[in-house]
Amino acid sequence: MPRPRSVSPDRLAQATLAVIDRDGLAGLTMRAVATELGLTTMAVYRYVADRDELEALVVEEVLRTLDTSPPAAEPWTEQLRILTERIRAAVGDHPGVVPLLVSHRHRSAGVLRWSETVTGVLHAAGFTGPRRVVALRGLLSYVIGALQLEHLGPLSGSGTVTISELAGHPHLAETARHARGVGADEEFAGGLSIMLRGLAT
Amino acid sequence: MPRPRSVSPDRLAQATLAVIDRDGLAGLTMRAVATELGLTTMAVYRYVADRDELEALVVEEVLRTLDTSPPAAEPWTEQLRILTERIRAAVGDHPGVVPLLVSHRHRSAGVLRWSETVTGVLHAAGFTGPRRVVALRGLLSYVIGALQLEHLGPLSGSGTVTISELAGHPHLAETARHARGVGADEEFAGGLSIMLRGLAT
DNA sequence: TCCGTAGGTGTACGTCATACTCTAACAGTT
DNA sequence: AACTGTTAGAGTATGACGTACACCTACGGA
Repeated sequence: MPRPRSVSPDRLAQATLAVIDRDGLAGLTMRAVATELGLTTMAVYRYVADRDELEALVVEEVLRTLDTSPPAAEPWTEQLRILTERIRAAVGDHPGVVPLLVSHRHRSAGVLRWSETVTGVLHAAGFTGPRRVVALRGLLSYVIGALQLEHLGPLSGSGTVTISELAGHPHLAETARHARGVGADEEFAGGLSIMLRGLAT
Repeated sequence: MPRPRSVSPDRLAQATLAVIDRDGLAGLTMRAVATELGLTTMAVYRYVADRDELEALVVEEVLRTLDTSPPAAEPWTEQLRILTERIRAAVGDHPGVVPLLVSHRHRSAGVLRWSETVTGVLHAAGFTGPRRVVALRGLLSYVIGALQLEHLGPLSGSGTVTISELAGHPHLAETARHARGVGADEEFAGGLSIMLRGLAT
Protein backbone atom coordinates (compact mmCIF):
# COMPACT_ATOMS: atom_id res chain seq x y z
CA MET A 1 0.00 0.00 0.00
CA PRO A 2 2.54 2.60 1.03
CA ARG A 3 5.27 4.29 -0.89
CA PRO A 4 8.12 1.90 -1.76
CA ARG A 5 11.56 2.39 -0.29
CA SER A 6 14.05 3.95 -2.65
CA VAL A 7 17.18 2.31 -1.29
CA SER A 8 17.73 -1.22 -0.05
CA PRO A 9 19.45 -1.95 3.27
CA ASP A 10 22.18 -3.43 1.16
CA ARG A 11 22.73 -0.25 -0.78
CA LEU A 12 22.78 1.66 2.47
CA ALA A 13 25.50 -0.58 3.83
CA GLN A 14 27.53 -0.28 0.66
CA ALA A 15 27.21 3.50 0.62
CA THR A 16 28.36 3.65 4.23
CA LEU A 17 31.32 1.45 3.46
CA ALA A 18 32.17 3.64 0.48
CA VAL A 19 32.25 6.69 2.74
CA ILE A 20 34.53 4.95 5.23
CA ASP A 21 36.85 3.68 2.52
CA ARG A 22 37.10 7.13 0.99
CA ASP A 23 37.19 9.45 4.02
CA GLY A 24 38.11 7.10 6.83
CA LEU A 25 36.14 6.42 9.95
CA ALA A 26 36.31 10.09 10.91
CA GLY A 27 34.47 10.89 7.70
CA LEU A 28 31.56 8.65 8.62
CA THR A 29 28.69 10.98 9.45
CA MET A 30 24.99 10.64 8.86
CA ARG A 31 25.23 13.57 6.46
CA ALA A 32 28.00 11.96 4.45
CA VAL A 33 26.06 8.73 4.06
CA ALA A 34 22.92 10.63 3.09
CA THR A 35 24.80 12.62 0.48
CA GLU A 36 26.32 9.43 -0.85
CA LEU A 37 22.79 8.11 -1.37
CA GLY A 38 21.38 11.37 -2.68
CA LEU A 39 19.07 11.73 0.31
CA THR A 40 18.68 14.22 3.10
CA THR A 41 20.27 13.42 6.41
CA MET A 42 17.03 12.52 8.11
CA ALA A 43 15.92 10.17 5.40
CA VAL A 44 18.66 7.80 6.52
CA TYR A 45 16.81 7.46 9.80
CA ARG A 46 14.03 5.68 7.93
CA TYR A 47 16.45 2.78 7.54
CA VAL A 48 18.40 2.80 10.79
CA ALA A 49 17.41 3.90 14.27
CA ASP A 50 20.66 5.71 14.93
CA ARG A 51 24.32 5.91 14.06
CA ASP A 52 25.07 2.87 16.15
CA GLU A 53 22.82 0.73 14.00
CA LEU A 54 24.44 2.08 10.86
CA GLU A 55 27.81 1.04 12.21
CA ALA A 56 26.51 -2.44 12.97
CA LEU A 57 25.20 -2.61 9.43
CA VAL A 58 28.54 -1.80 7.87
CA VAL A 59 30.32 -4.34 10.05
CA GLU A 60 27.91 -6.98 8.84
CA GLU A 61 28.44 -5.85 5.28
CA VAL A 62 32.17 -6.37 5.60
CA LEU A 63 31.74 -9.80 7.20
CA ARG A 64 29.01 -10.87 4.80
CA THR A 65 31.40 -12.62 2.47
CA LEU A 66 33.37 -14.13 5.33
CA ASP A 67 33.52 -17.86 4.78
CA THR A 68 32.98 -19.53 8.14
CA SER A 69 32.66 -23.08 6.92
CA PRO A 70 35.15 -25.41 8.61
CA PRO A 71 38.28 -25.70 6.44
CA ALA A 72 39.06 -29.16 5.14
CA ALA A 73 42.68 -28.88 6.16
CA GLU A 74 44.48 -30.91 8.80
CA PRO A 75 45.51 -30.69 11.57
CA TRP A 76 43.13 -28.55 13.58
CA THR A 77 45.73 -25.84 14.12
CA GLU A 78 45.81 -25.40 10.37
CA GLN A 79 42.03 -25.07 10.38
CA LEU A 80 42.25 -22.33 12.97
CA ARG A 81 44.97 -20.59 11.01
CA ILE A 82 42.85 -20.55 7.90
CA LEU A 83 39.79 -19.32 9.76
CA THR A 84 41.78 -16.53 11.36
CA GLU A 85 43.43 -15.48 8.13
CA ARG A 86 40.00 -15.31 6.56
CA ILE A 87 38.91 -12.65 9.03
CA ARG A 88 42.02 -10.64 8.36
CA ALA A 89 41.42 -10.92 4.63
CA ALA A 90 37.81 -9.77 4.95
CA VAL A 91 38.80 -6.70 6.92
CA GLY A 92 41.97 -6.06 4.95
CA ASP A 93 40.39 -3.90 2.27
CA HIS A 94 38.54 -1.76 4.79
CA PRO A 95 40.91 -0.65 7.52
CA GLY A 96 38.54 2.05 8.71
CA VAL A 97 36.08 -0.59 9.80
CA VAL A 98 38.45 -2.21 12.30
CA PRO A 99 37.45 -0.03 15.26
CA LEU A 100 33.82 -0.71 14.45
CA LEU A 101 34.49 -4.42 14.33
CA VAL A 102 35.88 -4.17 17.85
CA SER A 103 33.02 -2.19 19.31
CA HIS A 104 30.26 -4.14 17.56
CA ARG A 105 31.73 -7.59 17.82
CA HIS A 106 29.11 -8.68 20.37
CA ARG A 107 26.08 -8.17 18.23
CA SER A 108 27.75 -9.10 14.98
CA ALA A 109 26.22 -12.18 13.38
CA GLY A 110 29.38 -12.62 11.34
CA VAL A 111 31.63 -12.74 14.37
CA LEU A 112 29.19 -15.11 16.03
CA ARG A 113 29.24 -17.44 13.03
CA TRP A 114 33.03 -17.35 13.04
CA SER A 115 33.21 -18.03 16.76
CA GLU A 116 30.85 -20.96 16.40
CA THR A 117 33.06 -22.58 13.79
CA VAL A 118 36.21 -21.94 15.80
CA THR A 119 34.59 -23.37 18.89
CA GLY A 120 33.59 -26.41 16.89
CA VAL A 121 37.15 -26.94 15.74
CA LEU A 122 38.38 -26.57 19.30
CA HIS A 123 35.76 -29.07 20.45
CA ALA A 124 36.88 -31.61 17.88
CA ALA A 125 40.47 -31.04 18.95
CA GLY A 126 39.58 -32.08 22.47
CA PHE A 127 39.17 -28.69 24.11
CA THR A 128 36.39 -28.75 26.69
CA GLY A 129 35.09 -26.62 29.54
CA PRO A 130 37.24 -23.72 30.76
CA ARG A 131 40.12 -24.71 28.48
CA ARG A 132 37.96 -24.05 25.46
CA VAL A 133 36.74 -20.75 26.88
CA VAL A 134 40.30 -19.59 27.36
CA ALA A 135 41.35 -20.82 23.93
CA LEU A 136 38.55 -18.99 22.13
CA ARG A 137 39.05 -15.76 24.02
CA GLY A 138 42.77 -15.94 23.56
CA LEU A 139 42.51 -16.37 19.84
CA LEU A 140 39.92 -13.62 19.59
CA SER A 141 42.12 -11.34 21.67
CA TYR A 142 45.02 -11.87 19.34
CA VAL A 143 42.95 -11.19 16.25
CA ILE A 144 41.38 -8.04 17.66
CA GLY A 145 44.71 -6.73 18.89
CA ALA A 146 46.69 -7.62 15.80
CA LEU A 147 44.19 -6.02 13.44
CA GLN A 148 44.32 -2.83 15.43
CA LEU A 149 48.10 -2.74 15.59
CA GLU A 150 48.18 -3.32 11.87
CA HIS A 151 45.62 -0.76 10.77
CA LEU A 152 45.61 1.88 13.48
CA GLY A 153 49.35 1.68 13.59
CA PRO A 154 50.92 4.53 11.67
CA LEU A 155 47.68 6.41 11.32
CA SER A 156 47.40 8.60 14.40
CA GLY A 157 50.56 10.62 14.75
CA SER A 158 53.49 10.35 12.43
CA GLY A 159 55.67 7.29 12.71
CA THR A 160 58.62 9.62 12.82
CA VAL A 161 57.72 10.69 16.32
CA THR A 162 58.14 7.14 17.50
CA ILE A 163 61.54 6.89 15.88
CA SER A 164 62.84 9.99 17.60
CA GLU A 165 61.47 8.72 20.91
CA LEU A 166 63.43 5.52 20.38
CA ALA A 167 66.64 7.26 21.37
CA GLY A 168 66.66 6.06 24.94
CA HIS A 169 65.47 2.58 24.05
CA PRO A 170 68.31 0.64 22.46
CA HIS A 171 66.68 -2.79 22.25
CA LEU A 172 63.51 -1.30 20.87
CA ALA A 173 65.43 0.73 18.33
CA GLU A 174 67.20 -2.33 17.05
CA THR A 175 63.94 -4.24 16.89
CA ALA A 176 62.38 -1.38 14.95
CA ARG A 177 65.20 -1.60 12.44
CA HIS A 178 64.46 -5.24 11.83
CA ALA A 179 60.74 -4.50 11.74
CA ARG A 180 61.13 -2.70 8.43
CA GLY A 181 62.10 -5.98 6.85
CA VAL A 182 59.03 -7.79 8.15
CA GLY A 183 55.87 -7.39 6.12
CA ALA A 184 52.42 -7.07 7.66
CA ASP A 185 51.48 -10.49 6.34
CA GLU A 186 54.40 -12.27 7.95
CA GLU A 187 53.90 -10.33 11.13
CA PHE A 188 50.29 -11.39 11.47
CA ALA A 189 51.00 -14.95 10.44
CA GLY A 190 53.99 -15.13 12.77
CA GLY A 191 52.05 -13.96 15.80
CA LEU A 192 49.26 -16.34 14.88
CA SER A 193 51.76 -19.21 14.71
CA ILE A 194 52.94 -18.39 18.21
CA MET A 195 49.36 -18.50 19.42
CA LEU A 196 48.62 -21.78 17.67
CA ARG A 197 51.81 -23.42 18.89
CA GLY A 198 50.80 -22.42 22.39
CA LEU A 199 47.39 -23.96 21.90
CA ALA A 200 48.85 -27.19 20.65
CA THR A 201 51.14 -27.69 23.63
CA MET B 1 57.29 37.47 35.53
CA PRO B 2 53.81 36.39 34.47
CA ARG B 3 50.93 35.09 36.41
CA PRO B 4 51.60 31.63 37.90
CA ARG B 5 49.63 28.62 36.75
CA SER B 6 46.88 27.58 39.08
CA VAL B 7 46.84 23.88 38.24
CA SER B 8 49.74 21.55 37.63
CA PRO B 9 49.84 19.21 34.62
CA ASP B 10 49.55 16.47 37.18
CA ARG B 11 46.36 17.82 38.63
CA LEU B 12 44.99 18.21 35.12
CA ALA B 13 45.71 14.57 34.37
CA GLN B 14 44.12 13.44 37.61
CA ALA B 15 41.03 15.54 37.03
CA THR B 16 40.69 14.07 33.55
CA LEU B 17 41.06 10.57 34.92
CA ALA B 18 38.44 11.33 37.57
CA VAL B 19 35.98 12.38 34.87
CA ILE B 20 36.60 9.19 32.90
CA ASP B 21 36.27 6.98 35.96
CA ARG B 22 33.02 8.66 36.93
CA ASP B 23 31.27 9.19 33.59
CA GLY B 24 33.12 6.86 31.28
CA LEU B 25 35.01 7.78 28.15
CA ALA B 26 31.86 9.24 26.64
CA GLY B 27 31.76 11.69 29.53
CA LEU B 28 35.20 12.99 28.73
CA THR B 29 34.70 16.47 27.29
CA MET B 30 36.78 19.59 27.56
CA ARG B 31 33.91 21.19 29.46
CA ALA B 32 33.70 18.35 31.96
CA VAL B 33 37.40 18.52 32.70
CA ALA B 34 37.24 22.29 33.08
CA THR B 35 34.33 22.01 35.51
CA GLU B 36 36.21 19.36 37.43
CA LEU B 37 39.03 21.87 37.88
CA GLY B 38 36.82 24.84 38.56
CA LEU B 39 37.90 26.56 35.38
CA THR B 40 36.22 27.65 32.19
CA THR B 41 36.46 25.39 29.21
CA MET B 42 38.96 27.50 27.36
CA ALA B 43 41.32 27.75 30.30
CA VAL B 44 42.14 24.09 29.80
CA TYR B 45 43.64 25.05 26.46
CA ARG B 46 46.38 26.89 28.36
CA TYR B 47 47.65 23.47 29.38
CA VAL B 48 46.99 21.29 26.36
CA ALA B 49 46.85 22.13 22.68
CA ASP B 50 43.73 20.07 22.03
CA ARG B 51 41.68 17.14 23.18
CA ASP B 52 44.13 14.71 21.68
CA GLU B 53 46.89 15.98 23.92
CA LEU B 54 44.64 15.70 26.94
CA GLU B 55 44.01 12.07 26.09
CA ALA B 56 47.73 11.42 25.77
CA LEU B 57 48.16 13.02 29.17
CA VAL B 58 45.66 10.75 30.86
CA VAL B 59 47.19 7.66 29.30
CA GLU B 60 50.55 8.69 30.70
CA GLU B 61 48.95 9.30 34.07
CA VAL B 62 47.60 5.76 34.16
CA LEU B 63 50.93 4.28 33.10
CA ARG B 64 52.98 6.53 35.39
CA THR B 65 53.10 3.98 38.17
CA LEU B 66 53.71 1.11 35.77
CA ASP B 67 56.81 -0.71 36.93
CA THR B 68 58.86 -1.55 33.84
CA SER B 69 61.96 -2.76 35.60
CA PRO B 70 62.93 -6.30 34.54
CA PRO B 71 61.43 -8.80 37.00
CA ALA B 72 63.94 -10.90 38.92
CA ALA B 73 62.01 -14.08 38.19
CA GLU B 74 63.12 -17.00 36.06
CA PRO B 75 62.67 -18.24 33.41
CA TRP B 76 62.20 -15.47 30.86
CA THR B 77 58.63 -16.53 30.15
CA GLU B 78 57.85 -15.79 33.76
CA GLN B 79 59.41 -12.37 33.36
CA LEU B 80 57.17 -11.66 30.39
CA ARG B 81 54.16 -12.89 32.29
CA ILE B 82 54.87 -10.54 35.16
CA LEU B 83 55.48 -7.60 32.84
CA THR B 84 52.24 -8.25 31.01
CA GLU B 85 50.22 -8.67 34.16
CA ARG B 86 51.58 -5.36 35.37
CA ILE B 87 50.06 -3.55 32.42
CA ARG B 88 46.74 -5.19 33.04
CA ALA B 89 46.92 -4.21 36.69
CA ALA B 90 47.72 -0.58 35.87
CA VAL B 91 44.77 -0.31 33.51
CA GLY B 92 42.46 -2.44 35.62
CA ASP B 93 41.07 0.36 37.73
CA HIS B 94 40.38 2.58 34.75
CA PRO B 95 38.52 0.63 32.10
CA GLY B 96 37.48 3.79 30.29
CA VAL B 97 41.08 4.49 29.43
CA VAL B 98 41.57 1.27 27.46
CA PRO B 99 40.47 2.71 24.10
CA LEU B 100 42.76 5.67 24.69
CA LEU B 101 45.61 3.35 25.45
CA VAL B 102 45.07 1.71 22.10
CA SER B 103 44.91 4.91 20.08
CA HIS B 104 47.78 6.64 21.88
CA ARG B 105 50.06 3.69 22.33
CA HIS B 106 52.56 5.02 19.78
CA ARG B 107 53.40 8.25 21.49
CA SER B 108 53.06 6.88 25.00
CA ALA B 109 56.31 6.98 26.91
CA GLY B 110 54.94 4.36 29.28
CA VAL B 111 54.24 1.86 26.52
CA LEU B 112 57.65 2.59 25.06
CA ARG B 113 59.35 1.92 28.38
CA TRP B 114 57.42 -1.32 28.70
CA SER B 115 58.25 -2.41 25.16
CA GLU B 116 61.92 -1.69 25.75
CA THR B 117 61.99 -3.96 28.79
CA VAL B 118 60.08 -6.71 27.00
CA THR B 119 62.41 -6.47 24.03
CA GLY B 120 65.35 -6.71 26.40
CA VAL B 121 63.95 -9.88 27.95
CA LEU B 122 63.36 -11.33 24.49
CA HIS B 123 66.91 -10.43 23.53
CA ALA B 124 68.32 -12.19 26.56
CA ALA B 125 66.16 -15.20 25.74
CA GLY B 126 67.83 -15.49 22.36
CA PHE B 127 65.26 -13.77 20.17
CA THR B 128 66.90 -11.81 17.40
CA GLY B 129 65.98 -10.16 14.13
CA PRO B 130 62.54 -10.82 12.69
CA ARG B 131 61.75 -13.42 15.35
CA ARG B 132 61.96 -10.74 18.00
CA VAL B 133 59.83 -8.35 15.97
CA VAL B 134 57.12 -10.96 15.64
CA ALA B 135 57.34 -11.90 19.30
CA LEU B 136 56.97 -8.32 20.52
CA ARG B 137 54.11 -7.52 18.19
CA GLY B 138 52.39 -10.77 19.03
CA LEU B 139 52.54 -10.15 22.72
CA LEU B 140 51.41 -6.57 22.28
CA SER B 141 48.55 -7.74 20.08
CA TYR B 142 47.36 -10.12 22.73
CA VAL B 143 47.50 -7.50 25.48
CA ILE B 144 45.68 -4.88 23.43
CA GLY B 145 43.03 -7.34 22.33
CA ALA B 146 42.54 -8.97 25.68
CA LEU B 147 42.15 -5.67 27.52
CA GLN B 148 39.51 -4.61 25.03
CA LEU B 149 37.60 -7.87 25.23
CA GLU B 150 37.69 -7.61 28.99
CA HIS B 151 36.66 -4.00 29.41
CA LEU B 152 34.64 -3.17 26.32
CA GLY B 153 32.96 -6.52 26.61
CA PRO B 154 29.57 -6.26 28.21
CA LEU B 155 29.48 -2.48 27.98
CA SER B 156 28.01 -1.68 24.60
CA GLY B 157 24.75 -3.52 24.22
CA SER B 158 23.32 -5.80 26.82
CA GLY B 159 24.93 -9.20 27.25
CA THR B 160 21.47 -10.67 27.03
CA VAL B 161 21.32 -9.95 23.34
CA THR B 162 24.28 -12.21 22.81
CA ILE B 163 22.66 -14.98 24.78
CA SER B 164 19.52 -14.90 22.68
CA GLU B 165 21.60 -14.85 19.52
CA LEU B 166 23.34 -17.98 20.72
CA ALA B 167 20.36 -20.08 19.74
CA GLY B 168 21.73 -21.27 16.43
CA HIS B 169 25.24 -21.72 17.73
CA PRO B 170 25.38 -24.86 19.88
CA HIS B 171 29.13 -25.03 20.47
CA LEU B 172 29.29 -21.36 21.29
CA ALA B 173 26.34 -21.66 23.65
CA GLU B 174 27.99 -24.45 25.56
CA THR B 175 31.24 -22.50 25.72
CA ALA B 176 29.35 -19.47 27.00
CA ARG B 177 27.91 -21.62 29.79
CA HIS B 178 31.38 -22.62 30.89
CA ALA B 179 32.57 -19.04 30.52
CA ARG B 180 30.50 -18.01 33.51
CA GLY B 181 32.72 -20.14 35.70
CA VAL B 182 35.89 -18.55 34.41
CA GLY B 183 36.91 -15.28 36.04
CA ALA B 184 38.47 -12.41 34.13
CA ASP B 185 41.78 -12.98 35.90
CA GLU B 186 42.03 -16.62 34.85
CA GLU B 187 40.90 -15.78 31.36
CA PHE B 188 43.60 -13.21 30.86
CA ALA B 189 46.25 -15.34 32.52
CA GLY B 190 45.17 -18.39 30.55
CA GLY B 191 45.41 -16.64 27.20
CA LEU B 192 48.73 -15.22 28.20
CA SER B 193 49.98 -18.70 29.07
CA ILE B 194 49.04 -19.90 25.60
CA MET B 195 50.99 -17.03 24.10
CA LEU B 196 54.04 -17.66 26.28
CA ARG B 197 53.99 -21.41 25.61
CA GLY B 198 53.96 -20.62 21.94
CA LEU B 199 56.91 -18.29 22.34
CA ALA B 200 58.87 -20.90 24.24
CA THR B 201 58.47 -23.62 21.60
C1' DT C 1 54.58 52.15 41.18
C1' DC C 2 54.14 50.52 36.82
C1' DC C 3 54.08 47.43 32.89
C1' DG C 4 54.69 43.33 30.01
C1' DT C 5 53.52 38.71 29.98
C1' DA C 6 50.83 34.94 30.36
C1' DG C 7 46.56 32.96 32.79
C1' DG C 8 41.69 33.04 32.56
C1' DT C 9 36.97 34.55 30.65
C1' DG C 10 33.25 35.28 27.32
C1' DT C 11 31.46 34.74 23.16
C1' DA C 12 30.87 32.73 18.86
C1' DC C 13 31.18 29.38 15.05
C1' DG C 14 30.85 25.14 12.57
C1' DT C 15 29.80 20.30 12.94
C1' DC C 16 27.75 16.60 14.92
C1' DA C 17 23.50 13.33 16.07
C1' DT C 18 18.86 13.51 16.19
C1' DA C 19 13.77 15.02 17.63
C1' DC C 20 9.74 17.06 15.59
C1' DT C 21 6.67 18.60 11.95
C1' DC C 22 5.13 18.68 7.50
C1' DT C 23 4.57 17.22 2.55
C1' DA C 24 3.75 14.03 -0.92
C1' DA C 25 3.95 9.58 -3.33
C1' DC C 26 2.09 5.31 -3.76
C1' DA C 27 -1.51 1.10 -3.56
C1' DG C 28 -5.73 -0.28 -2.79
C1' DT C 29 -10.69 0.61 -2.54
C1' DT C 30 -14.94 2.75 -4.01
C1' DA D 1 -11.38 8.40 -11.71
C1' DA D 2 -11.54 10.21 -7.24
C1' DC D 3 -10.51 9.15 -2.48
C1' DT D 4 -7.81 7.60 1.58
C1' DG D 5 -4.55 5.59 4.75
C1' DT D 6 0.22 4.68 5.25
C1' DT D 7 4.78 5.68 5.05
C1' DA D 8 9.11 7.85 2.52
C1' DG D 9 11.46 11.84 2.48
C1' DA D 10 12.22 17.10 3.33
C1' DG D 11 12.77 20.92 6.32
C1' DT D 12 13.76 22.94 10.46
C1' DA D 13 15.38 23.08 15.08
C1' DT D 14 18.03 21.84 19.26
C1' DG D 15 21.67 20.91 22.28
C1' DA D 16 26.36 19.22 22.83
C1' DC D 17 30.70 19.12 21.18
C1' DG D 18 35.73 21.04 19.98
C1' DT D 19 37.92 25.13 19.52
C1' DA D 20 39.14 29.98 17.33
C1' DC D 21 39.30 34.68 18.71
C1' DA D 22 39.28 38.84 21.34
C1' DC D 23 39.33 40.58 25.54
C1' DC D 24 40.33 41.28 30.54
C1' DT D 25 43.27 40.74 34.58
C1' DA D 26 46.49 39.17 38.05
C1' DC D 27 51.05 38.90 38.95
C1' DG D 28 56.29 39.77 39.72
C1' DG D 29 60.38 42.08 38.24
C1' DA D 30 61.94 46.73 37.09
